Amino acid sequence: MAVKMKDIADDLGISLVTVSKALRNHPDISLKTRERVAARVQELGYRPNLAARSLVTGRSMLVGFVVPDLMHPFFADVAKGLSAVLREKGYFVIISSSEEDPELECKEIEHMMAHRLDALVVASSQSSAEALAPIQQSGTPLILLDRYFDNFEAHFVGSDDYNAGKIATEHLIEIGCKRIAHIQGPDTSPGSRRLKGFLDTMRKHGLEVPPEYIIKAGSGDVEGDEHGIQALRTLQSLKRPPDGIFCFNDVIASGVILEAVAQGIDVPKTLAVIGCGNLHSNRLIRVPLSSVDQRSNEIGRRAAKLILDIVQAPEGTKPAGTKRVVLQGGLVVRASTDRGGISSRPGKKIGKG
Amino acid sequence: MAVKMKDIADDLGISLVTVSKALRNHPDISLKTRERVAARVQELGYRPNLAARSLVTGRSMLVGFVVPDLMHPFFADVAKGLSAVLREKGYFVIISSSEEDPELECKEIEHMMAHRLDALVVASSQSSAEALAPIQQSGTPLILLDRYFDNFEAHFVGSDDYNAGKIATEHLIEIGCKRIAHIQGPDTSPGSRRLKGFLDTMRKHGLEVPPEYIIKAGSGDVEGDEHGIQALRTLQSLKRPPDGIFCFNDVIASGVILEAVAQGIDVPKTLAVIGCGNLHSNRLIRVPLSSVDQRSNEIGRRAAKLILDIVQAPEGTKPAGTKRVVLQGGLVVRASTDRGGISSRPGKKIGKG
DNA sequence: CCACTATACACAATCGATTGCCGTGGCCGC
DNA sequence: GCGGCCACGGCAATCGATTGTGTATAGTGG
Repeated sequence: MAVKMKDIADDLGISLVTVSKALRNHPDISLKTRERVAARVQELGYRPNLAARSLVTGRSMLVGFVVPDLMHPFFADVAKGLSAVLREKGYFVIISSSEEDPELECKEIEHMMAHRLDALVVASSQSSAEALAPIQQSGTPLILLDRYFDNFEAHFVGSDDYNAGKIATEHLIEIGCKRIAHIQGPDTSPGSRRLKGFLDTMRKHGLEVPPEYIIKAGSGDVEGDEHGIQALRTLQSLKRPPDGIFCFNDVIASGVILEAVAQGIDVPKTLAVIGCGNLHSNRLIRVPLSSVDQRSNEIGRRAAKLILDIVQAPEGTKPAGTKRVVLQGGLVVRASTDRGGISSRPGKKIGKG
Repeated sequence: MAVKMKDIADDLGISLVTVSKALRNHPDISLKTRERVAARVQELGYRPNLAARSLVTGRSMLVGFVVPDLMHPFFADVAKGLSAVLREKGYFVIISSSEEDPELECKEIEHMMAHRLDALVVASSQSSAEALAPIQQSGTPLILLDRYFDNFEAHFVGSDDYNAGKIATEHLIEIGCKRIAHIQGPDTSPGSRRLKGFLDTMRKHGLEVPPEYIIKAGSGDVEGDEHGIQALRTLQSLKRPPDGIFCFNDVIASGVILEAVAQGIDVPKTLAVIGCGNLHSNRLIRVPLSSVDQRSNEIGRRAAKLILDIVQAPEGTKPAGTKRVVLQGGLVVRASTDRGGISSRPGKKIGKG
């Protein structure tokens, strides 16, 4: 059906091999021949067959990317950054949205591997790295993104979540919050790191965190902002509701703000809210949302560069250990924490990032 | 390096062919043998090599999806729906975000085709179908999504944009708007269809649309909401600013609302705003945004089903003409057009959808 | 003018599967 | 007891490229 090398070769009265080499600028082939080949390729509309090439080269030019939810702006932006860098080198990214379902994720990864990926990037919904270990042993470069596992050596690209928790918490304290609550995200490394950053910072400032101030957001199939709404209702039903909330991410924080406005709570005066991720939509919502930037696009780009470093490394240079790329985000203050104090330059980024 | 069929075969003392057939449940192979094979496959961690399989079967199990912007929730959601349905049948989707750049889009499509896609889904940024024609002729099923071209026969899945424009406009008229403006999106079929739906409806109701009420949103590299902000500034600088705006999409509308609030304009009393797409974030923004639903996820799923119909069709049944799947969305009223009238049940969907 | 070396191209094996066709053994009926 | 059918499995060709090793032609020096 489709035009293949043999067709070009026959048409030109030369060997298939010559065509192959001509197309890849092999020095064996003279300029004149190369030009003749190129011309015919244009005319006949020849397209290389990557499946055939993969078979012999062992490289598929495909990178897998497993995300918990492609609709989440963070992961969509990571995907964009990842693709943008990789495509310049001829790679494509195949994406799978696991919907935070560990089982589905496993199946998808298994299936992806059949395409002989040149690398696999995973923002995993697993609770352990058990399912990932076989991948790594198979020789396919594995890159954990955003979420990592203890006791599992692997490349990692993500943000400094502990520090993000610290930055957010210190900001809330600085603007005068005393009773600060935290709404947790999914049970993954960013979740526990941000929580730890929060708790350590509170302790350091001598502030108490009663257990009921730590809300485990339900992890069903409702949208993230719904979690925020529910969480705020729970918090407001307490004898002493918090005067500040650090939310795991901006989607949850958006829900909190929505519900706060609905309840007639003054944000930020009565209740200050900060999230994490610095989504573009933060400035559009009911009360523009302060956040810690997460540099999503850059995370994707860094992951791509890491992959390129690995696959382009000379043959013997492989066992160089694993690499960790940890990006620092900066504080972005908007109305949701703007009480008119010193550190409140609305919409202005503070710190590196 | 990796385990292959030959390894399993040698290990079991049977032929490679037997292994191949056993794995695909070929009737030639006895249950006992099949089980022995399955067991070894597990033990040795065998994974089929799809590149090799593609070479002989001619099917890559890969579907390409070209979007203008993966960060736009509409396309991200379409991608999710598309992937979800296709993955059940063993297909993967490779996504390319063209950033509304026709040239980049062409390059990406060309490159994608090298993977011998089983189908290509395109939400094109091209102004004509010129670049797409060769694809179609190559025999790869081509599906236009969301955006189509005149004088170009191809499968299409998308929403009824003319009707969306009509629904939105009629709603604005119904709540009492007299001077209605429209902010255009990119210069593609949905843009012109929604505009036409708007203009026809205005005419039908005897309402005038001065040319300065049709704003061509710039299509640079700024975010969509920025267009909305700029557009509203332009409109407000007119002698007679509009009392209602129908925006091409919700992202632009979000910008309009942001700017309106900043200018102290009362939405919806002084200015009613409606968008298109019914993004999840619509209820979170400054003034919750009315919209015409676009059923993004369903569009993706329908595209997937169409692909499956095509690729699973019996050999001879191919030339069945092109198919058009046009989904109807419904009106969703929120605060941005809620003037307390009859048709204003906040957040409630009206009509089919 | 011959041997020698680049230059330019071709042969054949290979990558890891699939597929149509053929071969073997056992069991049946007549 | 023999032909024949069925169930099970193997042979060999094939898919469309890449790659190391040959081999003819052309150009060069002594």
